[in-house]
Amino acid sequence: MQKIDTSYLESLLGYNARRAAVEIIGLFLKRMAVYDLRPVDFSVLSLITHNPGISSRQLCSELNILPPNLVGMINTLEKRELILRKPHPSDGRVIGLHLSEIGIKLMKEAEQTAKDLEDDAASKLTTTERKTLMRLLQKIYN
Amino acid sequence: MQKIDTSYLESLLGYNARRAAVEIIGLFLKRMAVYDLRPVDFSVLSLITHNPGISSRQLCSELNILPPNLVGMINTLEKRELILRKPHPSDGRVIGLHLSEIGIKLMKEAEQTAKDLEDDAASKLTTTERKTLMRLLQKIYN
DNA sequence: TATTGTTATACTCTATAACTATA
DNA sequence: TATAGTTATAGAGTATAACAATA
Repeated sequence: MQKIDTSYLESLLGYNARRAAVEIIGLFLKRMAVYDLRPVDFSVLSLITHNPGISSRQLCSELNILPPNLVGMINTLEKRELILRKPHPSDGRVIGLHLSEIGIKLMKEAEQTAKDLEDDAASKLTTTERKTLMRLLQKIYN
Repeated sequence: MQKIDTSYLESLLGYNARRAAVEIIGLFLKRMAVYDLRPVDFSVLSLITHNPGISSRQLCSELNILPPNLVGMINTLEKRELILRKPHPSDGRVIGLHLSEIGIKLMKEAEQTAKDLEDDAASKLTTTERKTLMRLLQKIYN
Protein backbone atom coordinates (compact mmCIF):
# COMPACT_ATOMS: atom_id res chain seq x y z
CA MET A 1 0.00 0.00 0.00
CA GLN A 2 1.38 3.35 -1.02
CA LYS A 3 -0.63 6.16 0.51
CA ILE A 4 -3.25 6.13 3.25
CA ASP A 5 -6.55 7.87 2.59
CA THR A 6 -7.41 9.85 5.72
CA SER A 7 -9.93 12.15 4.04
CA TYR A 8 -12.92 10.74 5.91
CA LEU A 9 -11.40 11.29 9.36
CA GLU A 10 -10.21 14.71 8.26
CA SER A 11 -13.79 15.65 7.44
CA LEU A 12 -14.77 15.20 11.09
CA LEU A 13 -14.76 18.19 13.39
CA GLY A 14 -13.97 16.05 16.44
CA TYR A 15 -10.93 14.54 14.73
CA ASN A 16 -9.62 17.96 13.71
CA ALA A 17 -10.21 19.52 17.13
CA ARG A 18 -8.40 16.67 18.81
CA ARG A 19 -5.47 16.75 16.37
CA ALA A 20 -5.06 20.48 16.89
CA ALA A 21 -5.29 20.11 20.68
CA VAL A 22 -2.69 17.30 20.66
CA GLU A 23 -0.37 19.44 18.52
CA ILE A 24 -0.53 22.38 20.92
CA ILE A 25 -0.26 20.17 24.01
CA GLY A 26 2.82 18.50 22.52
CA LEU A 27 4.47 21.90 22.17
CA PHE A 28 3.31 22.76 25.70
CA LEU A 29 4.94 19.63 27.15
CA LYS A 30 8.27 20.47 25.52
CA ARG A 31 8.36 24.13 26.49
CA MET A 32 6.99 23.67 30.02
CA ALA A 33 9.37 20.83 30.87
CA VAL A 34 11.84 23.35 32.31
CA TYR A 35 9.24 24.30 34.93
CA ASP A 36 8.23 20.65 35.50
CA LEU A 37 4.60 21.57 34.82
CA ARG A 38 2.07 19.40 33.00
CA PRO A 39 -0.94 21.09 31.41
CA VAL A 40 -3.06 20.16 34.42
CA ASP A 41 -0.53 21.63 36.87
CA PHE A 42 -0.37 24.81 34.83
CA SER A 43 -4.18 25.03 34.77
CA VAL A 44 -4.39 24.52 38.54
CA LEU A 45 -1.70 27.11 39.26
CA SER A 46 -3.23 29.52 36.78
CA LEU A 47 -6.65 29.32 38.44
CA ILE A 48 -5.03 29.84 41.85
CA THR A 49 -3.09 32.78 40.40
CA HIS A 50 -6.21 34.53 39.19
CA ASN A 51 -8.45 33.32 42.04
CA PRO A 52 -6.41 33.41 45.25
CA GLY A 53 -8.17 31.46 47.99
CA ILE A 54 -9.90 29.09 45.56
CA SER A 55 -10.74 25.70 47.07
CA SER A 56 -9.90 22.21 45.82
CA ARG A 57 -13.57 21.57 45.08
CA GLN A 58 -13.79 24.65 42.92
CA LEU A 59 -10.65 23.65 41.02
CA CYS A 60 -12.17 20.22 40.46
CA SER A 61 -15.42 21.49 39.02
CA GLU A 62 -13.76 24.12 36.80
CA LEU A 63 -11.13 21.74 35.43
CA ASN A 64 -13.23 18.58 35.44
CA ILE A 65 -10.89 16.75 37.79
CA LEU A 66 -12.22 14.22 40.31
CA PRO A 67 -11.43 15.23 43.92
CA PRO A 68 -9.35 12.13 44.75
CA ASN A 69 -7.15 12.82 41.74
CA LEU A 70 -6.45 16.41 42.74
CA VAL A 71 -5.16 15.56 46.22
CA GLY A 72 -1.80 14.28 45.01
CA MET A 73 -1.28 17.21 42.66
CA ILE A 74 -1.96 19.76 45.40
CA ASN A 75 0.36 17.91 47.80
CA THR A 76 3.12 17.91 45.20
CA LEU A 77 2.70 21.62 44.45
CA GLU A 78 2.81 22.33 48.19
CA LYS A 79 5.95 20.22 48.66
CA ARG A 80 7.52 22.20 45.81
CA GLU A 81 6.61 25.30 47.85
CA LEU A 82 4.69 26.78 44.93
CA ILE A 83 1.39 27.04 46.84
CA LEU A 84 0.17 27.66 50.38
CA ARG A 85 -2.94 26.30 52.10
CA LYS A 86 -4.87 28.68 54.35
CA PRO A 87 -7.90 27.44 56.31
CA HIS A 88 -11.13 29.28 55.48
CA PRO A 89 -11.91 31.84 58.23
CA SER A 90 -15.53 30.80 58.76
CA ASP A 91 -15.96 27.37 57.07
CA GLY A 92 -13.74 24.78 58.75
CA ARG A 93 -14.15 22.34 55.89
CA VAL A 94 -12.58 24.57 53.27
CA ILE A 95 -8.89 25.19 52.66
CA GLY A 96 -8.06 28.21 50.49
CA LEU A 97 -5.20 27.85 48.05
CA HIS A 98 -2.71 30.63 47.36
CA LEU A 99 0.52 31.02 45.41
CA SER A 100 3.74 31.42 47.39
CA GLU A 101 6.31 34.01 46.36
CA ILE A 102 8.17 31.25 44.51
CA GLY A 103 4.90 30.21 42.86
CA ILE A 104 4.16 33.78 41.77
CA LYS A 105 7.61 34.07 40.23
CA LEU A 106 7.32 30.71 38.46
CA MET A 107 3.87 31.42 37.07
CA LYS A 108 4.93 34.82 35.78
CA GLU A 109 7.54 33.05 33.67
CA ALA A 110 5.32 30.10 32.81
CA GLU A 111 2.45 32.28 31.60
CA GLN A 112 4.86 34.17 29.37
CA THR A 113 6.17 30.85 28.03
CA ALA A 114 2.58 29.76 27.39
CA LYS A 115 1.94 32.95 25.45
CA ASP A 116 5.07 32.47 23.34
CA LEU A 117 4.25 28.83 22.69
CA GLU A 118 0.74 29.69 21.60
CA ASP A 119 2.05 32.35 19.26
CA ASP A 120 4.29 29.73 17.68
CA ALA A 121 1.49 27.15 17.46
CA ALA A 122 -0.70 29.72 15.72
CA SER A 123 2.06 31.12 13.54
CA LYS A 124 0.31 30.04 10.35
CA LEU A 125 -2.79 32.04 11.30
CA THR A 126 -3.35 35.75 10.94
CA THR A 127 -4.42 37.68 14.02
CA THR A 128 -7.97 37.79 12.70
CA GLU A 129 -8.00 34.05 11.95
CA ARG A 130 -6.73 33.30 15.43
CA LYS A 131 -9.51 35.35 17.03
CA THR A 132 -12.05 33.68 14.78
CA LEU A 133 -10.75 30.22 15.73
CA MET A 134 -11.04 31.01 19.45
CA ARG A 135 -14.56 32.34 19.02
CA LEU A 136 -15.73 29.31 17.03
CA LEU A 137 -14.16 26.84 19.47
CA GLN A 138 -15.95 28.55 22.34
CA LYS A 139 -19.24 28.25 20.45
CA ILE A 140 -18.72 24.47 20.43
CA TYR A 141 -18.35 24.04 24.18
CA ASN A 142 -20.37 26.93 25.59
CA MET B 1 -15.70 32.75 46.91
CA GLN B 2 -18.52 33.58 44.56
CA LYS B 3 -17.42 33.28 40.96
CA ILE B 4 -14.27 31.79 39.44
CA ASP B 5 -12.31 33.88 36.94
CA THR B 6 -11.34 31.58 34.07
CA SER B 7 -10.61 34.37 31.59
CA TYR B 8 -6.89 33.67 31.44
CA LEU B 9 -7.30 29.99 30.56
CA GLU B 10 -10.03 30.92 28.09
CA SER B 11 -7.57 33.20 26.31
CA LEU B 12 -5.37 30.19 25.48
CA LEU B 13 -5.81 28.45 22.16
CA GLY B 14 -4.70 25.10 23.58
CA TYR B 15 -7.28 25.29 26.36
CA ASN B 16 -10.07 26.11 23.92
CA ALA B 17 -9.09 23.43 21.43
CA ARG B 18 -8.99 20.84 24.19
CA ARG B 19 -12.33 21.94 25.68
CA ALA B 20 -14.00 21.74 22.25
CA ALA B 21 -12.45 18.33 21.55
CA VAL B 22 -13.58 17.01 24.95
CA GLU B 23 -17.11 18.29 24.28
CA ILE B 24 -17.36 16.52 20.93
CA ILE B 25 -15.73 13.34 22.24
CA GLY B 26 -18.23 13.29 25.11
CA LEU B 27 -21.08 13.36 22.63
CA PHE B 28 -19.29 10.70 20.58
CA LEU B 29 -19.00 8.37 23.59
CA LYS B 30 -22.73 8.64 24.28
CA ARG B 31 -23.93 8.15 20.73
CA MET B 32 -21.44 5.42 19.81
CA ALA B 33 -22.10 3.36 22.96
CA VAL B 34 -24.75 1.37 21.05
CA TYR B 35 -22.02 0.14 18.71
CA ASP B 36 -19.56 -0.41 21.56
CA LEU B 37 -17.01 1.75 19.77
CA ARG B 38 -14.57 4.13 21.40
CA PRO B 39 -13.13 6.98 19.31
CA VAL B 40 -9.96 4.95 18.71
CA ASP B 41 -11.94 1.88 17.57
CA PHE B 42 -13.96 4.05 15.22
CA SER B 43 -10.79 5.64 13.83
CA VAL B 44 -9.20 2.22 13.28
CA LEU B 45 -12.29 0.80 11.58
CA SER B 46 -12.72 3.94 9.51
CA LEU B 47 -9.16 3.76 8.20
CA ILE B 48 -9.66 0.07 7.37
CA THR B 49 -12.96 0.97 5.65
CA HIS B 50 -11.32 3.51 3.38
CA ASN B 51 -8.01 1.65 3.07
CA PRO B 52 -8.76 -2.08 2.81
CA GLY B 53 -5.60 -4.11 3.33
CA ILE B 54 -3.97 -1.50 5.57
CA SER B 55 -1.42 -2.93 8.02
CA SER B 56 -1.17 -2.53 11.78
CA ARG B 57 1.99 -0.47 11.40
CA GLN B 58 0.26 1.93 9.04
CA LEU B 59 -2.65 2.31 11.45
CA CYS B 60 -0.19 3.04 14.23
CA SER B 61 1.65 5.77 12.40
CA GLU B 62 -1.52 7.45 11.08
CA LEU B 63 -3.30 7.40 14.45
CA ASN B 64 -0.25 7.84 16.66
CA ILE B 65 -0.79 4.55 18.48
CA LEU B 66 2.16 2.49 19.73
CA PRO B 67 2.26 -0.99 18.15
CA PRO B 68 1.96 -2.93 21.44
CA ASN B 69 -1.18 -0.99 22.28
CA LEU B 70 -2.86 -1.74 18.96
CA VAL B 71 -2.52 -5.52 19.26
CA GLY B 72 -5.32 -5.91 21.81
CA MET B 73 -7.66 -3.60 19.90
CA ILE B 74 -7.21 -5.54 16.66
CA ASN B 75 -7.71 -8.86 18.48
CA THR B 76 -10.94 -7.58 20.02
CA LEU B 77 -12.25 -6.29 16.69
CA GLU B 78 -11.43 -9.65 15.11
CA LYS B 79 -13.17 -11.57 17.91
CA ARG B 80 -16.23 -9.37 17.34
CA GLU B 81 -15.99 -10.49 13.69
CA LEU B 82 -15.84 -6.90 12.48
CA ILE B 83 -12.50 -7.33 10.71
CA LEU B 84 -10.54 -10.00 8.85
CA ARG B 85 -6.77 -10.52 8.67
CA LYS B 86 -5.30 -11.53 5.32
CA PRO B 87 -1.57 -12.25 4.99
CA HIS B 88 0.21 -10.01 2.49
CA PRO B 89 0.80 -11.92 -0.80
CA SER B 90 4.49 -11.06 -1.14
CA ASP B 91 5.61 -9.73 2.27
CA GLY B 92 5.33 -12.42 4.93
CA ARG B 93 5.69 -9.95 7.76
CA VAL B 94 2.61 -7.94 6.89
CA ILE B 95 -1.02 -8.80 7.65
CA GLY B 96 -3.62 -6.81 5.70
CA LEU B 97 -6.73 -5.75 7.57
CA HIS B 98 -10.20 -5.78 5.99
CA LEU B 99 -13.76 -5.22 7.16
CA SER B 100 -16.06 -8.24 7.31
CA GLU B 101 -19.62 -8.01 6.01
CA ILE B 102 -20.73 -7.36 9.59
CA GLY B 103 -18.06 -4.71 9.92
CA ILE B 104 -19.15 -3.00 6.70
CA LYS B 105 -22.75 -2.91 7.90
CA LEU B 106 -21.75 -1.58 11.34
CA MET B 107 -19.49 1.11 9.95
CA LYS B 108 -22.15 2.29 7.50
CA GLU B 109 -24.40 2.98 10.49
CA ALA B 110 -21.59 4.29 12.71
CA GLU B 111 -20.36 6.76 10.10
CA GLN B 112 -23.91 8.08 9.69
CA THR B 113 -24.18 8.41 13.49
CA ALA B 114 -20.85 10.27 13.51
CA LYS B 115 -22.16 12.68 10.88
CA ASP B 116 -25.36 13.31 12.86
CA LEU B 117 -23.44 13.79 16.10
CA GLU B 118 -21.09 16.28 14.46
CA ASP B 119 -24.02 18.21 13.06
CA ASP B 120 -25.42 18.46 16.57
CA ALA B 121 -22.07 19.44 18.09
CA ALA B 122 -21.74 22.21 15.50
CA SER B 123 -25.38 23.28 15.67
CA LYS B 124 -24.46 26.74 16.94
CA LEU B 125 -22.25 27.32 13.89
CA THR B 126 -23.33 28.33 10.40
CA THR B 127 -22.18 26.18 7.50
CA THR B 128 -19.58 28.79 6.63
CA GLU B 129 -18.33 29.03 10.22
CA ARG B 130 -18.01 25.27 10.40
CA LYS B 131 -15.93 25.14 7.25
CA THR B 132 -13.78 27.99 8.54
CA LEU B 133 -13.26 26.19 11.84
CA MET B 134 -12.13 23.00 10.09
CA ARG B 135 -9.74 24.93 7.86
CA LEU B 136 -8.19 26.84 10.76
CA LEU B 137 -7.79 23.71 12.90
CA GLN B 138 -5.99 22.00 10.03
CA LYS B 139 -3.65 24.98 9.75
CA ILE B 140 -2.62 24.32 13.36
CA TYR B 141 -1.56 20.72 12.92
CA ASN B 142 -0.53 20.56 9.27
C1' DT C 1 20.49 -4.94 9.56
C1' DA C 2 15.83 -3.34 9.38
C1' DT C 3 10.83 -4.04 9.77
C1' DT C 4 6.26 -6.29 11.31
C1' DG C 5 3.83 -8.09 14.72
C1' DT C 6 3.92 -9.61 19.36
C1' DT C 7 4.54 -10.39 24.67
C1' DA C 8 5.46 -8.77 29.07
C1' DT C 9 5.49 -5.11 31.95
C1' DA C 10 5.65 -0.54 34.04
C1' DC C 11 3.86 3.88 34.50
C1' DT C 12 0.32 7.40 34.29
C1' DC C 13 -4.35 8.82 34.15
C1' DT C 14 -9.05 8.35 35.48
C1' DA C 15 -12.87 6.35 38.19
C1' DT C 16 -15.44 4.44 42.40
C1' DA C 17 -16.35 3.52 47.25
C1' DA C 18 -15.93 4.87 51.67
C1' DC C 19 -14.13 7.46 55.51
C1' DT C 20 -13.54 12.13 58.73
C1' DA C 21 -14.52 16.47 59.91
C1' DT C 22 -17.47 20.25 59.48
C1' DA C 23 -21.79 22.61 58.12
C1' DT D 1 -28.40 15.31 55.73
C1' DA D 2 -24.99 17.59 52.76
C1' DT D 3 -20.32 19.17 51.57
C1' DA D 4 -14.89 19.45 51.59
C1' DG D 5 -11.07 16.94 51.76
C1' DT D 6 -8.96 12.52 51.94
C1' DT D 7 -7.55 7.36 51.49
C1' DA D 8 -7.39 3.14 49.15
C1' DT D 9 -7.94 0.88 45.12
C1' DA D 10 -9.40 -0.54 40.56
C1' DG D 11 -9.47 0.17 35.75
C1' DA D 12 -8.11 2.36 31.38
C1' DG D 13 -4.65 4.42 28.69
C1' DT D 14 0.16 4.95 27.35
C1' DA D 15 5.13 3.77 27.47
C1' DT D 16 9.62 0.93 26.97
C1' DA D 17 12.32 -3.34 26.26
C1' DA D 18 12.84 -7.39 24.04
C1' DC D 19 11.66 -11.29 21.10
C1' DA D 20 10.47 -14.29 16.63
C1' DA D 21 9.65 -14.20 11.84
C1' DT D 22 10.57 -12.14 7.63
C1' DA D 23 12.79 -8.82 4.46
